[in-house]
This record gives sequence, C-alpha cells and structure tokens, in this order.
Amino acid sequence: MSFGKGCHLHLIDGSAFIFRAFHALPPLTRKSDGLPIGAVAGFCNMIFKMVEDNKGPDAPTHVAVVFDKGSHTFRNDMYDQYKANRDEMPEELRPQMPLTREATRAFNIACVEKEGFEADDIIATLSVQAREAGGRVTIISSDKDLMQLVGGGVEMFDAMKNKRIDSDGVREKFGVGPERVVDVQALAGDSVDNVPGAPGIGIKTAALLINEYGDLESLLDRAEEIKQPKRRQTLIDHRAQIELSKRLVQLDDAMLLDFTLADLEVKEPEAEALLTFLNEMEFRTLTKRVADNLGVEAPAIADTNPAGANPNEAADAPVNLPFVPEDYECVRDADALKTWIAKAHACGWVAVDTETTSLNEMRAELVGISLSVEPGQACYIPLGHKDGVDDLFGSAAHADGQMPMDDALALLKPLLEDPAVIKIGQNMKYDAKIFARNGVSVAPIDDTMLMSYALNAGLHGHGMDTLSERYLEHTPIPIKSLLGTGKSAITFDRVPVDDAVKYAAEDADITLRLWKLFKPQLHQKRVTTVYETLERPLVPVLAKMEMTGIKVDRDTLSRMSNAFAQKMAGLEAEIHELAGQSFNVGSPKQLGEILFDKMELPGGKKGKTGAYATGADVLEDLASEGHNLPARVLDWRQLSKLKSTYTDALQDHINPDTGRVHTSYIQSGANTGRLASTDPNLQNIPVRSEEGRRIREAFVADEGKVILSLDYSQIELRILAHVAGIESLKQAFREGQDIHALTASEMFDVPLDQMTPDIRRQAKAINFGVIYGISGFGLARNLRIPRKEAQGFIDRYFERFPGIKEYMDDTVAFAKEHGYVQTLFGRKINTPEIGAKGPQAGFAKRAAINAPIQGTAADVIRRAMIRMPEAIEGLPAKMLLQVHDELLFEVDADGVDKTIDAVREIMENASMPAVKLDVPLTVDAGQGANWAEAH
DNA sequence: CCTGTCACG
DNA sequence: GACGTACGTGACAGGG
Repeated sequence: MSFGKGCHLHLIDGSAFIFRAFHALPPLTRKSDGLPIGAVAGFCNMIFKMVEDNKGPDAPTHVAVVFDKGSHTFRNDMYDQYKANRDEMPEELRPQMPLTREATRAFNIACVEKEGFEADDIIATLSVQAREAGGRVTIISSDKDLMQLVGGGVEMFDAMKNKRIDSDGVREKFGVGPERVVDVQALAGDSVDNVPGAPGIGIKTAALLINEYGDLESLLDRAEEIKQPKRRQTLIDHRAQIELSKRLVQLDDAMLLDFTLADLEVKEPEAEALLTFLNEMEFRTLTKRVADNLGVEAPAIADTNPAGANPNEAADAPVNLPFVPEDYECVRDADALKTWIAKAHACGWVAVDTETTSLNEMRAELVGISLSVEPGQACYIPLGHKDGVDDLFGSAAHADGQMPMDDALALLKPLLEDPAVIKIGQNMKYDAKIFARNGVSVAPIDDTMLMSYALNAGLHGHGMDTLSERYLEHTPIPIKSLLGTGKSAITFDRVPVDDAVKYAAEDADITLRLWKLFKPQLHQKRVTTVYETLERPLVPVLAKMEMTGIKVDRDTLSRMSNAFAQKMAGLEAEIHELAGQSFNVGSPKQLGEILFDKMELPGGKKGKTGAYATGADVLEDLASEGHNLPARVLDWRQLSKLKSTYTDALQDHINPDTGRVHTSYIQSGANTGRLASTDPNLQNIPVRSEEGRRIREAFVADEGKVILSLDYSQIELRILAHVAGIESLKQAFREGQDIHALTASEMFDVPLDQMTPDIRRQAKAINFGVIYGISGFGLARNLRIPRKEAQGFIDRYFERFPGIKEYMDDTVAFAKEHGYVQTLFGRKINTPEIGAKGPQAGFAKRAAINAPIQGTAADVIRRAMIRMPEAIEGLPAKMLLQVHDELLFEVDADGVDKTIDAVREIMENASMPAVKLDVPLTVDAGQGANWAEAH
C-alpha cells in the first residue's frame, strides 16, 4: 500500500528505547551462556507494548523503528566537540545492539538506520515525506530535539509518561512554537549533546528573545538593540557559536533514503520467526505472552545448561550450599582442564584464583590456578608444586602429577582473554598481574572485593575471609594452616597438592558464591555505575602502573642513609649528655621517664597505658620553653623516621630484575574512595621539610626521560565551594584568585592589598579545617592559639559563609537519615557510627562531612586515570604514580609538552560529562630529572 | 599484636 | 557541665 491521505506513520526512536531499557533494568544475562540481555529484553517488551497499545481505531498503517548508526556523523565534521562529553557505551550493552535490530525484524517491523546519520535525521526526513503525502505521523520519543518536527499532522508520543505532545506541548516546553524550536535551542545550547549555544542564556531567556525579535536571524542582526548590556554583548560576541549551534540542532529532513514510505507498511508478525527469536533469547514470559497473543503454542525454552544458575535469580543463588572440600577436583591433565574450560565457555563466567610463591606480585611465581563456575564445584590445577626435601641449594624436585605450566596456560589463555566470558576474582588485580607476567591478559573481569567496596564501604573490610564469614557464614581454611607462620613459614609451592586443592579450590568457590550474591545487589543499592565506571575499569590501569614501577637510585638513598646515621649518632651523644645518662632515644617510654621523672620537666601527662605522652606537640612545647633535650629529640626523630622508613627501607624495595620500585595500590583501602599505597607506601614520601624533600631526588627518570608531575590545585576546596554552593568562593576560583587570602579578607575585613602572610596563614588553616569538619579545639591546636579565639574565628567564618554551615548540617542530617553519605558521582560511604552517643559522635560527624568532599576529589582523579591510557596512547609517556591529587609520569624528553597538554586536558575535564562543576578544576605541571624537581 | 609516632594528601 | 575532638591513610620501632 502506498502512503497517502488517511495513512498514519509511527516512527519509533529505537536508540532511546534501548538506553532506557538498559538503565531501567537489572543486568539480566541469558541463562545458557551468560550473554548480557537486559536491554534486549526491555526493548522487546516495549515494542510488544507499542504494538498491543496501537490496535485501536487510530492504529498506524505504517511503522518503522529508527536507530542511530556509527558514532561519527556530519555534525562532528561541523564541530568536533559534538557529543564529545558522552561516555563510552557500557561494555554490557555493546553486544546487545545488533540483537535489538534482529528483534525489530523479528516483530516484522521495518528497521531503519543509515551510516553517518542520527536516528533523528531519518525521523525528520520520513516525517516531512509523510506530511507532504498528506498523512499523519506519530513520533514515539521524548527527545526534545525532535520537537522541531511537530505540527502539520506530526505529533510526538512520550511512551514513558504516556502523553501526546502537539504544538501546544512544544510551546509549553520551549516557550515558542515548533518552527522556532531550533532558534531557542541554538541560543540555549544543550549540555547533553555538548551544543555550546550562548553562554548564560537558557531556554527561558532564549524564548523571550525569539518571541520579541521573531526569529534567530533577526535577533542576531538587531542584537545591538537589546537593552540588557550583558545579554547584548553575549549575543554579539558569540554570534558564530550560536549560528553553529543552530546548524547542529537543525535536523536534516531531506536525506536520501533507499526505501519509500510504502515499504514501511504495517505487517503482521510471522509467528514462527518471532517466537524462534524470543526463544533463543530465553525470554520465558514474553515468549508465552506473544504466543498467547498469536494464538499458537509457546515453544519450550531450550535449556542448554540445566545445571547452570542465573546469578540474577535469587532463588538460584545457593549461597547456603554447604562447602564440601572433597568435592573439589584436582586437574592433572589436558583433558580434565578442557572439560572445565568448556564449562566456563558454556555459562559465560568463571571464578579464577591463582596461588603463588609470594605476596609480592612482581616477584611471585605461579604455583597453581583454581576455577569455579558453579557454587560447590571447583577445581585446582597444580602447576609448580615441589616435592620432597631440599637439596643443598634449597631446591626440591618438581612434584609428580602436574601438567606442564606452559600447556595449561596455552589452554587457558583463550578462555581468560575471551570477551564473552567474564573472569571473576577476589582482588583480581593480583591475579591479573600474575597472568600478565605469564603472557595472558585477563579480560573482561569482575571483582568481588570491589563489588563489596562499592556496596558496603564503611561497614566492614572487603577481604575474602571477612566476606565469606559475613555473607556465606563460612570460615575459609586459613592460609597459615598450610604455610605456618614466622621464620618456619613455607611458600605455597611446598604445600602438598592434596592440601592445596582443598584450600585453593575453596577460594574460587567462595569468590563465585560472593559474585552471585553481590551482582544483583549492585543494582538494588544503585551502585552499578560506581562499580562499572569508578572501580572495575581502574583495575587494569593500576595493574599497569604497578608493573611499570618507578626508577629509584640506590646510591642516592644509600648516601643519605649514611649522612643521617652520622647526624643521629651526634644527636644521640648530645641527648645522653643532656640527660646525664644513656638511654634509648627511640623509646617513648624511656624518654618520658627521663623528661618527666628524672628531669622533672612540667607538662608530663600519662595516657591510657600509663606512659607519658612524648609526641611532637609535647616536645615542641618544652622546646619553646628553652629546654634543649626535647628539641634535640625532635631533630633525632625526624632523621630516624627519614632513615628507617625511607632511605633504608626503599632500597629493599628496589626490584632486582627491573631496578625499579613497584608499589601496590589498594583500591578498596580507604572508605572515601581514595587509593592507598603499600609495599612501599609511595603516597607519603616526604615533601614538607627541606631535608625530607631531598629523598624525592632518588626517584629519577630513566636516561633520556623526564619525570612529569601534574596535580590538581585546591581540588577539595573547589569541590566544597561547588557542593555548598558558595557563590563568592566559586567566583574567586573562576577568577583565579588566591582563595586563602580572599577568605582572610572576608573574615578579618582586611583589604586584599593589605594582606599579611600571618592573616592568610590563619585563614588557610580555617579553610582546611572546614573540609575536615572544623572544631574549635582542632583549630586551636593547629594554630596554637587559645581555644576561645579559635572558636571566634569559626563563628565569624560561618557568619561570612553561612552556606558552609548549612552544607555541614545538611550532610550530617542526611547521614543520620540514610546511614550513608554520597559523592557527586554516587559513591556511597556508610556512616554506621553517626547515631552513636558519646565521643564517637563527633568523629562520625566530621567523617561524614569530610567524606563527600574527599571522596568526590578521589572520584575525579580516578576518572582521569581511567581515561589516561587512551589519552596518552602514542605518546612516549607512562603513568607511574598517584598521590591523591597528583599524577606522576615518565616521558621521553621530546614528548614532554604534548604529554602535559594531553594529561592536563583529561584531568581538568575529568568530572565531565557526569558532573558539571560550577568551578573550574586547574592542574599545575612540573618536570625534571627527578621527583623533587618535578613537584 | 598493640601502641605511639610521624610521613603524606 | 564535662569530655575529648580536626579528615583520610601506611610504616616503623618498642614493648609486652
């Protein structure tokens, strides 16, 4: 049937359907193979509903589902920033895209897309064709970009709100008729699509202007006439940008299409084709409903994996199944291994755990691998176990009954790298690094430790033992029972294979059970996005940084150690002299007795253990009263710290194979979302004292390279200004002012040009105090001023910045109501102590105030790090370290400038597009032969 | 193994 | 009115 008068065309915005279905539904997977299928399921349900709902007298005669195709369109040629702030398509959604096309065809509905065009353009073209042919059109979408098409028989239908949108509806939304919608959009811009528009002008103002001047062109030509000076200047200054915006929002309604409206005629679905498709997708309910509707028998769902369990069906998650170590299998040959690999392929997931000779990931040797695909069933593949007693050289014979490691890895590699099979681990970064060192790059992954962290940060730890006891009510076999402790501890390769099977397979079993438990909880607790955008993608980034390591010059450290030792010996002699006796300067107990019992100095206070307090603050007070001994002890302590923790200890961390130091980041260590660094901790290398800072000279660039450091300037204060909505602070950051000086000026009524360093210093302390949940006591101690005075400062601060007080009170109230606080990116930090009575209450409050600020800053740099590999791809640069607000790189000397540009771009825009901050984030860069020069 | 101390953001 | 307080970490040494 050709299309003409009396015909009614339905155009369905397919891409919008898909995204809505994807985000509205939990991450369903196909039971037989684990293929993610949630968006397809939602899409099919929506299509089916559309078909059912439109069978009345107003039924469409023609229908098409229209999709976007390709990420690059003609609009990107006009403006390279178009839609540039869109996030990557989620990993789980990608494989579902072609299936939605198949689904459309299965419903016997025309499926329309064209490379280089957006669905909106096709919808525009078809709408115009239909209107010219004298027919009616209903566009099923709520996308405001399509509102320009309404009128002359074209209407929209918002399937979410079940609401038709006609010209009046458009006028309601845009304040102008459909024919002027593009003019309003051109002025207002669109942050979702990154259309710039005119800065400072939103829909309201835009409509006002267009209504006054008739259309955009007249408005721009007569811009001089606008009364408001700011508005006038904006329009004059940004004319080109506004005109570009109009071209971006204007839909192409004259595309060349290789089909006609007649081809879109409504057809009855063919029962067999449709049911076959739905059956293949394993949509039980929908298959049945469609079959009923078509009046045919529903085909039986082919269950290719009757034993497999869908993690999304709670009843199928047998977390309470008993643990039976005897059921675990020891895999000793290729055939047995192939059976397990086939099982993993069949269900689409596999829990993996590695056993090694050491906890040092860069030195650990692989000893065995365990796998599990189903609760209660797991295997262990021994590969590097030794047998018998050591010979003279401390080595023993390779144990029998193990398949060659290379053979096992060759068989496992395709599975571990298969994009269709999710590899599940508890702290997968560890296993991924072990595999990487054996030539296998494990992907895609899930990590139960990180799931627990996203779900329950602040409630408990996230180690396997904790999680198993808490959620599975099962205490895993302690590793100590196999390895022993202390000097007599053995390495895992010396554990008898039979014992290893029970221990190692159990770990994989536990991991799988936890995964089945946590996966649906991520959605229920609304932390899927946190897990998928801030946790999971960071794993390979950290793994790579850790494996790269940073070059540390042993001679520099060694020379410093010697110098420190000499100075310490001198100080020690002096201290003993002053004390009139010899004692252990490093013992707080002995020192306390010398100071307060023997010398009878004032201020001796005993703590809960009965020992005198001898902290730096105590010693400083004594020193300021002219006592020499405590002053010398302070000097000695500083050197002792530098020597033992840094110049001595760091040397032991230099990897003999790489000559570099490889820290390990703990992703779930800090409740706020910050990383922690261990073995060694490279996030607390000295910088505040001149003597300490020199330790950074030992962190060097390789020959021909440069160390590059980029750090966020005042990121936490900027975030505070944003979340508390303090206009004066936001303005100051926008204008690049000295924020501490400004605070001081506001508080103490001192003009900026008369600011003294001391007043500024006090304001700075207050600014930091605010971030920490300020208290009079804390500020007093920090500034060494009377407590009353400190409280006076705070009162005045809150007077001048009432928004800050409001933010703090609101945050505490939120924590009390919900039991958690949140970062701007949705990370939840639980605050179980917030309702406590007594001294903990104060702690909990301040922690609750601090967590969203510290946590948001942590999220920002995480986002930057996740985007970094792509941003510096092709540049001769490697990311080495993260220190909370700083990233360290090692770059070829001739690539420095380009790297700074690329990294700064990513860091400064890291919050986008998820969060648009009201303040700019700025990044300072430094470079040099070593970390001291670069910082 | 716990406590005190001190290094960082 | 007294009490005890800045937020988040990790490493080391001493001492039981």
